[in-house]
Amino acid sequence: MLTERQKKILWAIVDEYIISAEPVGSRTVSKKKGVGFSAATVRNEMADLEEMGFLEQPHTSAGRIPSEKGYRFYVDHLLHSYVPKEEDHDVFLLDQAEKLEQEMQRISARLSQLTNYMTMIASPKLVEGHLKHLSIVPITEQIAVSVIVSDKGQVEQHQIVIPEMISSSMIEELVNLLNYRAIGIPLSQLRKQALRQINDDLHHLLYPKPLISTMLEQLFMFEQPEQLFLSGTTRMLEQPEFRDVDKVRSLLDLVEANEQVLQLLEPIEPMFTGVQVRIGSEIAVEGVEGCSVITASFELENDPVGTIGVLGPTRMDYGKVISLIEGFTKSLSNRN
Amino acid sequence: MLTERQKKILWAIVDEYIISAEPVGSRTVSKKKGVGFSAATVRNEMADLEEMGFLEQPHTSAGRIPSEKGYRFYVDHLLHSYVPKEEDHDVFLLDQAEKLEQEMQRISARLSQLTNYMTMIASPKLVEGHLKHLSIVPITEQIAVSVIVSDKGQVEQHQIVIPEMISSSMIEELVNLLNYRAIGIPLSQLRKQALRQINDDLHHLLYPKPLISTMLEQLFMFEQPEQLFLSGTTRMLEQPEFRDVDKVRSLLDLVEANEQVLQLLEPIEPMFTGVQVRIGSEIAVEGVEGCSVITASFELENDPVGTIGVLGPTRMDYGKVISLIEGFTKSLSNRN
DNA sequence: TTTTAGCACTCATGACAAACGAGTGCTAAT
DNA sequence: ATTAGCACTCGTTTGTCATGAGTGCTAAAA
Repeated sequence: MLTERQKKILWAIVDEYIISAEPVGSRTVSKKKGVGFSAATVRNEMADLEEMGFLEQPHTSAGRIPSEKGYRFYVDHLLHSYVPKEEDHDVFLLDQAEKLEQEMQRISARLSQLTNYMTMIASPKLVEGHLKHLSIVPITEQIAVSVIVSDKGQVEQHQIVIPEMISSSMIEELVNLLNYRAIGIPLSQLRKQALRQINDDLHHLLYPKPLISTMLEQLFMFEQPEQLFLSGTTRMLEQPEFRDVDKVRSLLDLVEANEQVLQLLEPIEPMFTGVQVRIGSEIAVEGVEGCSVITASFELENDPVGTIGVLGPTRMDYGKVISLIEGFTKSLSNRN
Repeated sequence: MLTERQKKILWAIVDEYIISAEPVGSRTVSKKKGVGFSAATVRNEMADLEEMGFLEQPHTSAGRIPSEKGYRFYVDHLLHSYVPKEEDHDVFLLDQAEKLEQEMQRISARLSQLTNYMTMIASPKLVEGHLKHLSIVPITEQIAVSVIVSDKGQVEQHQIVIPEMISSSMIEELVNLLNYRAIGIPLSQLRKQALRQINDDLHHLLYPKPLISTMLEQLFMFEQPEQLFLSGTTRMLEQPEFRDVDKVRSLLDLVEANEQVLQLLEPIEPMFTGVQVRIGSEIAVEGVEGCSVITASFELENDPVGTIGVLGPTRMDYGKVISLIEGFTKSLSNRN
């Protein structure tokens, strides 16, 4: 394990590098507040730390930069000394009146603005609610719009094709039946259950069953899995590690592919809702070399429903981001 | 006006520059297929063309590049010789079953993939439709969800607060009344007209008018103006003019601000639905210096409802993009 | 034995000069 | 009116050199 002095030096290097983004030399460390040793001593220790894999040297006559292992150690063992400043508590204040969607949009923007990194929020899957109301509105002869409202107030809409043999009065009857029979069924099971129930009820109706079935199939296809809010993509460009257009490109490619962003937010340990930090190659997604993600899940009415994530260069301000994410998730979870 | 030879030379220069992205010299033009003159002749003409403002010279010992005026002339007078190849007609094929949204998403992706530029599609403003159907679904005591369907099949949803004195049966009655009275009214005028009509009808009902009014206000606040589909932002980075991170940044800033993108799609002549080309400073939006936009509107059931746009460097392949956009808008407009 | 001062050495970076070459404008010949 | 020829311009590339931040090692100091 590391000696107390090595810890202090490692901390100093990471801390300095996070600020300056340039290799730190022994001289700089020696002069840093809290470090009392001379440059020469620091040099010796740095050589050792490099041998142990905590530091790297871009070239012989340059200072040292933290390796991934170094960052990991910093986050795990040296960060607690960073007292999360609770002072600006009003930053986390929410406007309860706003829709959840807008809320998340705002938080995402705020967070990226405060950190200067990229922010992602994945919202609840609708499929978790229960059926509250259903309408079908015919638009043309063949096309209608279905609207499904869940008990959480979320609205799902589909465009559906009306089979030729089905008249609008039939549809009306079907809707009435569903609104009578299927209320309260979890959306995720709607497809199966509604089909069964309708099948039973239709015995005394004369409509062609297979046509009704295909309509129901269309009605209850919930494919839209998760909503995503992104902010601050361009802020990343201010980070010196993205001075290179090619790196920018791979990052933006990521942003355009929603699945990959969702993958970033997928927690390592599914049931653990606290703050999780993934550094560099610990991220199992391509195109984010040299980056770190910090994520945390929030809950609504005691169900874990979404995840907040911040993506930045490995040289990111872990302390600040962690305390901010903590604040926002708590604030969201406590929302009435 | 330009002589036939000057036109040919101007055409050659623009055409070549579009491919190579590098200043074109007299030698290159002279060797180009279709040009029979010697380099020296070309040089003379190029000097003239520069004097007239169609060409520019980065520095004395470099070739020429087209000025904005040059591009404008190219687009207006030299492009028709580019026979739009109708061959790959199946590119424009649509999957009629898909939702309009998905359709546009796909077209946008396709278009940017074919051109390697950025593609934008603005979907119809809902406010342009007419009321087809309205429901209000109570979620809790105080909160309800309103769903408005337009005659174009678009769905608008709001969360609204129920005033204390209003019971659910009152709401039901109100909805019935509206569905009876207000069908067919343009959404944009709904707020005024519905309020007036309801006022009349309410004479024989006993509900507290101001409360009803505030509810209606909430119902008919259409703030979400236009939906946007973007693709190929990252493809722009492959263009040599975006090798510079700062240019990328200003472009991405634009992308994050939706209003500005919408402004890009706003046609110059509102009623003209054909293909429109804006070159360089003709674009009245900041942050797109050195870019051109090509736009065209498509209609649905003879109402102009949306716009397709392609944003690229001024040095973009106008011919290709124009014929592609033409194809896609036609294809969309013919969608049953 | 541990820490520190001193010093020679490394190597990326920036400045400057020379060589290069793509392209031009002009003139004279066709 | 067109074109071949040639001197000239100027951005780019290449090479060399000086600079300085930072290191590793050794020997002195604590």
